Amino acid sequence: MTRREEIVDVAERLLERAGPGAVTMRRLADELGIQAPSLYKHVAGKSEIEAALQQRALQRLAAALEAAPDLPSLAAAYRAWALRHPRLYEIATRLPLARERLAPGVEAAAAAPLLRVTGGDLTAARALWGLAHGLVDLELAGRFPPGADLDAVWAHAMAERVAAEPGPGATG
Amino acid sequence: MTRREEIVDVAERLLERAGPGAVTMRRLADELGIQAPSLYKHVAGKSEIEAALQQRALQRLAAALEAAPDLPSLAAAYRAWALRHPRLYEIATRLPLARERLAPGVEAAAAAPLLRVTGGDLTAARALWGLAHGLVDLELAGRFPPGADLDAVWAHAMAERVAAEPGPGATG
DNA sequence: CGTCTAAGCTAACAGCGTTAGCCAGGAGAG
DNA sequence: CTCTCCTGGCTAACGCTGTTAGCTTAGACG
Repeated sequence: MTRREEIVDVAERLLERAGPGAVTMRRLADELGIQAPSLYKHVAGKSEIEAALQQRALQRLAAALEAAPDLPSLAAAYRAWALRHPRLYEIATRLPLARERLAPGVEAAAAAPLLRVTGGDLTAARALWGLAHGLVDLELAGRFPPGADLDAVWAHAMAERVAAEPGPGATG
Repeated sequence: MTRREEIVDVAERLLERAGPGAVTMRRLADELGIQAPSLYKHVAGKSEIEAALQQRALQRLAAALEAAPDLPSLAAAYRAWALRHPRLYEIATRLPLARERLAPGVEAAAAAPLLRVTGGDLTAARALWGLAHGLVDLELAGRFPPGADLDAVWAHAMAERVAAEPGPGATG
């Protein structure tokens, strides 16, 4: 394991344990037993660490969605992963996608599960992503009134999509 | 106009012109011709300014949606406003909602247009909000691949909703 | 044995939000 | 008129942030 990977590991642990505000260069260095400026021997700057975290988060999310066989279970898996890893989810979606720093294939791999359940329809997959992301993002930001029945909201939203979807074994 | 309102005005202008990174206490004070610590005579801290901006953004967004007669035009108005005021939109939705600082009725007023086009169905309104917010948020964050046909995505998403909606004059 | 590089170090800079404490000017009371 | 008190400025400073410059040490390699 390179020192760079080690840094990103520590950053990820720090992010999940103590929130984005805790991921500072000095704190990171502390955890590694070195001084903050020494980090720059391995990393160009903080934004590079963030980009690495973003890539990692995308891969984790994609992995969590891989097994979902159909739309409802995909939706459930998406929401469950985001709620279990809110900081990683935020960094995965809130940061502008640093495509030039992203390993090739990562973006496509993250999109694959969504594309699968829409039968390869790119437009439908994007609409589905928007829906899932929006619901999760608002929930994480505490924007729905306390007590709002979000299970019902997800069920409602997905039922509409299933109803509109032609699907391989179309009803009727 | 109180000095406090003046501060929030400057903050809003600064936010829209130069982005969230430019809204600093010192820069704010500069624009007003005073020193940064003097701001604290009128405002408890930066977070109070942000909360005021958030409230303002919610009101602006609500106003922009007010005139929309039906779901498609509401969707169009939502997206158009967000794209025209990306910083305000971000501060309106990304920040955890500071309900205790929000003037009463603001949250309800912002929700009203959505509720209207879902015929008062709270669950449907929330699902719709999630959809619209998700699409806008991903677009603003540059998450869709360059060249993606987002008009088509919106059309697709809204068509599904209209199809599923019972509506007053349901299609025979 | 000498040299070069990798990876650490300290000191420092500019900027951030924020606090403490001081001071001028104006309003209101006696 | 004068005294007092409050408002709204000010400067200096603290601790934090990311980052740079420049020095040093340890190890690898010819």
